[in-house]
Amino acid sequence: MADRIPKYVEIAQDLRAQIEDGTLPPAAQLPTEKELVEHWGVSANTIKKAVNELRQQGLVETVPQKGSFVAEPTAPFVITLNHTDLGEENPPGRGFGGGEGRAFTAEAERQNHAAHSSKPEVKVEDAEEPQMRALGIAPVAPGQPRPQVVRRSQQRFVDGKPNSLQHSYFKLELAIQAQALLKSADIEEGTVAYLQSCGHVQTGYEDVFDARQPTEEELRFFGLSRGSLAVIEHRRTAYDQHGEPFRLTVTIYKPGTNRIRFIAGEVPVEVWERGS
Amino acid sequence: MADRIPKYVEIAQDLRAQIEDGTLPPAAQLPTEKELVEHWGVSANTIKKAVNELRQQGLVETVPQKGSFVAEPTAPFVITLNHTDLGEENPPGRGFGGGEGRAFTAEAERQNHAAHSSKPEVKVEDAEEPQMRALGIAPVAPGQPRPQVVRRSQQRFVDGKPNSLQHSYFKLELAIQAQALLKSADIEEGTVAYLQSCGHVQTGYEDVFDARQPTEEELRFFGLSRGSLAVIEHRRTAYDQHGEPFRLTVTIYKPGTNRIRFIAGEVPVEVWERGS
DNA sequence: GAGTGGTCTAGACCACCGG
DNA sequence: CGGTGGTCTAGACCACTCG
Repeated sequence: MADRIPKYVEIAQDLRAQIEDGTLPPAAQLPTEKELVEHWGVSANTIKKAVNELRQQGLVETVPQKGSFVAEPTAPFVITLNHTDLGEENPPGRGFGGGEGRAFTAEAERQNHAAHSSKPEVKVEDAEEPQMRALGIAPVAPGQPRPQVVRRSQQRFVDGKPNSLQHSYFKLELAIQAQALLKSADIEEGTVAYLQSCGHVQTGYEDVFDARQPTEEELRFFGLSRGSLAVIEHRRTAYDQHGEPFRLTVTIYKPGTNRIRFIAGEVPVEVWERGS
Repeated sequence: MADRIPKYVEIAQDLRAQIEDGTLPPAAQLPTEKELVEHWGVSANTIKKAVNELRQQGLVETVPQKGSFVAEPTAPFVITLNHTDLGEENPPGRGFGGGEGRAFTAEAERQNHAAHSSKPEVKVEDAEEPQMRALGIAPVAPGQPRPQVVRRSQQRFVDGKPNSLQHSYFKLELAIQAQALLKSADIEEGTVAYLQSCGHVQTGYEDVFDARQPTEEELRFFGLSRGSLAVIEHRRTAYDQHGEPFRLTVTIYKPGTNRIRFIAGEVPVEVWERGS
C-alpha cells in the first residue's frame, strides 16, 4: 500500500496544498530553501527536488538568485486558430488565420488583454532540415551548400508579459518577389493579404502541434529556469493556389498561460467570447 | 563568454551527440550510471541530472531497476483532427471527427500502423469543475451534492505501445436517453452517429490544447518515470443543433511519438498521406 | 556583506531486477 | 546474488542580487 511516497514528493504536495488553499497566495515568495531545510529537517537537495516538482507543474517560478514565487493565477490567454477563415464568410471578430500577425492583437483585445509584438527581426539563413521539408525544398547532401531561407521572428507579449515567439520562414525566391518580407517592419495589411497581392493566395494549411523542452533562447525569453515546464510548438504550413507550400510559421507558447483553441462548425457565440 | 556550462549539461550534450550520430543506436542501453561516473570522474548525482535532461528531452527512457535506454526513433503517429467533417463532403479516408473513436484506428491504418483500443470503462462519478463548465452544468456551492456525469475511458495503443488515453464525459440525463453510453462496449456505428440517432446532431466543436505534467495514472500507462516529458492534453467540447454542449472528450497524448495535426482548406494530397 | 538559488561531491541505504 | 537506478545526507563552493 501507499507505495512509499518519497519525501520530496510529500514536501511538494504540502507546498502545493498551501498554494491551493491560499496560505501561499499568488506572487508570494516561497519559504527559502534554507527555511524549508530547517522546517522539514531534510537536506538541501531534497528541498530542491521538491521545488523542482512544483516548477514542472507550473505552480511556481524560480528566479535564480532571488527566490521561488507562486505563479500568477493563469488567467489563460486563448489563441483561437479558427477554421472558418479560408474565403468562407468570416463572422465578425474572427480574422484570417487567427493567432498570426495582427490577428494576434485583435484576439487579445476581444479578451480584454493588451498585446503587442516586437518589430520583426529578419534574417537570411541556411535552411535546416525541418524548414526545408515544410517548404518543399529538396534535401541536399551533407557538406553541400544549403539553400537559404528568410526568417521573420517576433516576440509577442500579453499584458506586458512574454507570451509567445513566432518565426515565419519563406523561400528566398519568394522574398525577392515580395520584398516587404525582407523589411524589418510590420506588414500593414497582414502577411497573408500582402502575399495574396503578390500572387500567392493562401488556400489551405496544415497545423501540427507538439510539446517539447524549451531551448535556451526560449528559456531566456519566457524568464524560466531550466527544468520547468514544456512549451507548446505550433507549426503551420500554408499552401497557395497551386498547392505549393509557401510559408512555414512556427509559434512557441508558454503553457499554463496559454490555451490553443480551434473552433469548427456552429458553436454558441459565448464560446467565442469567453477567454478560457 | 560561454556562460559557464554546468557539467551535467555537458555530459547530457555528449550523450545526445552519441545518440544522434548512432554511436548509441535506438533501444541501446546507455552506459550505467556507475560507468558514467567513472568515465567522467564526477559524482553520481551529477550523472543522474545529466540523464534526467535527456529524459525530459524525450531521447531516453529509464526503466527503474534495469537501466536507461535510447528512445525508439520517434516514427511519429499523426493524429489528424480534421476540420472538413461537419456535414460537408468528406474526402475519402477522412472520417468524422478524426482522432476520436473508430476514426482513430482508421487513421492509423492509413499510416500503416496497427492500432487498437481497450474496451471502454464506464463510470458514473461526481462531476468536477472543468467537466461541469464544459458541459454547461451550473456550478454548485461547495458542500452541496455534485451533479453526476458518465465517463467513458479508453486506453489506445499503436503498434502495441501505449499511445493515448481518452475520456469522454456526458451528462447523466443524456446517458439515460442514450443508453449505449452506459455499456462497456464499443458503439458500433461510432459515438457521434449514435448520438445523432438519439437526437443530438454534432454541429460544431471547440478544441482546446494544453501541455502539462502527467498524472500518476498517466505515468503508469505510458510507462514513464517521474520527471520525464510533458503530455499534450486535447479537450473537445461538442455542440448539438441547439447549441448545447453534450459531450466533452479529453485525450492525453504522449508527445514525441505523437503529432497533432489539423488541416484546413486545400492542401496537396501527399500532405494528407504522409505520416509526419 | 548577507542572502539567495545552482552546482557538485562522496558517501549511504533501499527496492527491485536478473541470473 | 550482484547490478541497477531512486532517494537522501551533510557538507562545499560559486554567482548573482540587493540593500
